[in-house]
Amino acid sequence: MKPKINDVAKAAGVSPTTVSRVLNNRGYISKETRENVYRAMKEVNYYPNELARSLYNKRTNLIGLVVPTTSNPFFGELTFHIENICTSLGYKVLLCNSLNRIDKEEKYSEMLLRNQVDGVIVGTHNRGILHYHKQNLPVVAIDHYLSETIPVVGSDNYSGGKMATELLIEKGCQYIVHLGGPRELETPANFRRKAYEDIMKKYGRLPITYEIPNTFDPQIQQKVIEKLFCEHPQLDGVFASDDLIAASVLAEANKRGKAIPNDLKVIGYDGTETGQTLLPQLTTIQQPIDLIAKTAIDILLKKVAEEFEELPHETRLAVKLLERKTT
Amino acid sequence: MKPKINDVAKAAGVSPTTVSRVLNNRGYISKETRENVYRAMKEVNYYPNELARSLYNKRTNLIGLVVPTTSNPFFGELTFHIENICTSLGYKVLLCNSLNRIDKEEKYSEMLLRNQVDGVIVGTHNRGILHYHKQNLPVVAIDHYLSETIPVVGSDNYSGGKMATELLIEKGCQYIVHLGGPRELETPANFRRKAYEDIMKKYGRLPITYEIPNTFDPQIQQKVIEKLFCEHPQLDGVFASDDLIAASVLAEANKRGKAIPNDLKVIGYDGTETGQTLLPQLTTIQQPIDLIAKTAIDILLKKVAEEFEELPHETRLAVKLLERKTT
DNA sequence: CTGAAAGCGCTTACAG
DNA sequence: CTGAAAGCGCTTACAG
Repeated sequence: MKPKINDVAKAAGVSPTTVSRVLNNRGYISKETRENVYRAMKEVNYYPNELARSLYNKRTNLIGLVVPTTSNPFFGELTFHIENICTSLGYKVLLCNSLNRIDKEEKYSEMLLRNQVDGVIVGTHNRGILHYHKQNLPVVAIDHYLSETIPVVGSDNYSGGKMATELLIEKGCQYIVHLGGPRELETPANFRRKAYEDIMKKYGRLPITYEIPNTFDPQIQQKVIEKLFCEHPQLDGVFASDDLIAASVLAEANKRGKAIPNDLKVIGYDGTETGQTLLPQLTTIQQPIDLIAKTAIDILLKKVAEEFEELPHETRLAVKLLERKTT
Repeated sequence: MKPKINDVAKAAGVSPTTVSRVLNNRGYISKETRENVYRAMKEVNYYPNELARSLYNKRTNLIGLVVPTTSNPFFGELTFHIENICTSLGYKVLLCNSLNRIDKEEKYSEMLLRNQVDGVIVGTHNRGILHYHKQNLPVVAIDHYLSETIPVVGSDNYSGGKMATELLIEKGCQYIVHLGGPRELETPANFRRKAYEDIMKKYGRLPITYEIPNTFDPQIQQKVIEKLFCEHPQLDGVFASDDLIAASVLAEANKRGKAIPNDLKVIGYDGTETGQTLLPQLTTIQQPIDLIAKTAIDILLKKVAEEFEELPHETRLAVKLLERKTT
């Protein structure tokens, strides 16, 4: 059997109460007793049972993290940063990959509730959100509007969309199309499209947006891209809403013998480490992934601590244009 | 306050025992009572506290997952598959990104123990392994030899290394170098190098291996690659031990005006979805990431269930050559 | 078919 | 400075 606090107490010749106090640095303990208890813990190889502690304390130090999938480099990196920062602050991360599927999102939110997480960071649309509200669990969203009371953290999507579109125009593109996420989802990422449309209009151009379903299915993305090239052979500029889509556009252009950047200029969004290593030629808008993670956690932990200083409902973090060879 | 089992009991006019039995489908319960209890759970918005259940049952259905970082596409995809399969089997995943750092690995293993995980899947060298042994916690390793008793799952590294090297030779490369992980780490991935060296010798060539530290630091990788090109200007074939490194080799070749594949042929390892989307030109050896995840979980859960049927100490899953344009 | 009681492994208020 | 007792929210063996 695993040693319990009682075993430590016996080995140290004290009561469980005393062991607990040593463990939690609470109340006065003579130095001698303290050292004796530590020795006993080593001796019996004791690891405190966090389940029991959490049950009593009503605090697990567990954070639920819901992303579409860590397979996507943006979310893989975001997950890394979130977990890393959480750990440095004494929190643990329960990971959920929802693939943006409603059924999975609902099951995850119930699971997180049952497991008594102290808070949740949500990077999906999460329609299971009702569960959270009912239990008023602290929640912070990344790039999604979930409700009036849930803070949103993300990159400055409007600026990013503006920079991308302006760059293509400056570079002389005459026929620029945007490949974006589904319009009906309420996410600040739609500001990338809004900026694109605003800038296009400002320059007297006709904005054309193709929607890519948020299923992370390369097949489906491929279909949309082929359609785009078929329907707009005059195409000479593409602003893609993420780097993977931009890469697929490059591949399609290559297949059709369009030279990059002469015949066609392409700019992406995200600027992940992985993207920069695997496709360093791609011009893109870089999101500050580490800062997004840090900001989301900061806000979440303030809610957990019930510090009701006015929390910003939306935080838009500065993006950076990485100008490379595809524009 | 959150509703507890007692609140449900009151709302249903039964005892907590009965509610618990409904919850766990245990013993005989009249249909009427059962429905009444369900109604009461809905009514008071009840979510069972898994902490309390786990404390009693001595089973958390929690799996610890330790990877270097989900930022790396191989581990990002592996993490996705592991979490996904775990969820489908009723398990939850506590995520740990160790960055291959000893200090972090040790803290994580203690944390996982304290949190009473049912088992651990380790994709790092994990020198905190002692902790696990002491508590004899079920562990499965991915591509790492941790101890005699810990099953290892991975791709067939030797075959992969052999296929890669043979391809470069077939394609006429005269001067082939291998970029591999650090030799001192005991990982089956070293069979990639072993295969490279064996095949080179078989063809009367001199094997040359450069070691890349496993720190996931692009700067350091860059340095090694520059050194490689400086010291071996005759270089016309590279077998890189992962796709990110292969991409950096391509970038360096490009910088030096070496044409791909004419002047230099490059093959990578991993063949992730992300890699195929961002760098579809790259020839590589594809690991069956989903199968690795599935196999590791299968074995782990058998250990958790204490089914001591002979478990294979090492499982080598078939790889696939994806021949593209860089060779 | 259902309930009262004990216990999972901790922590803390209270008493000494 | 230290201990005995009650309680965190469940589950199950036992009794009825």
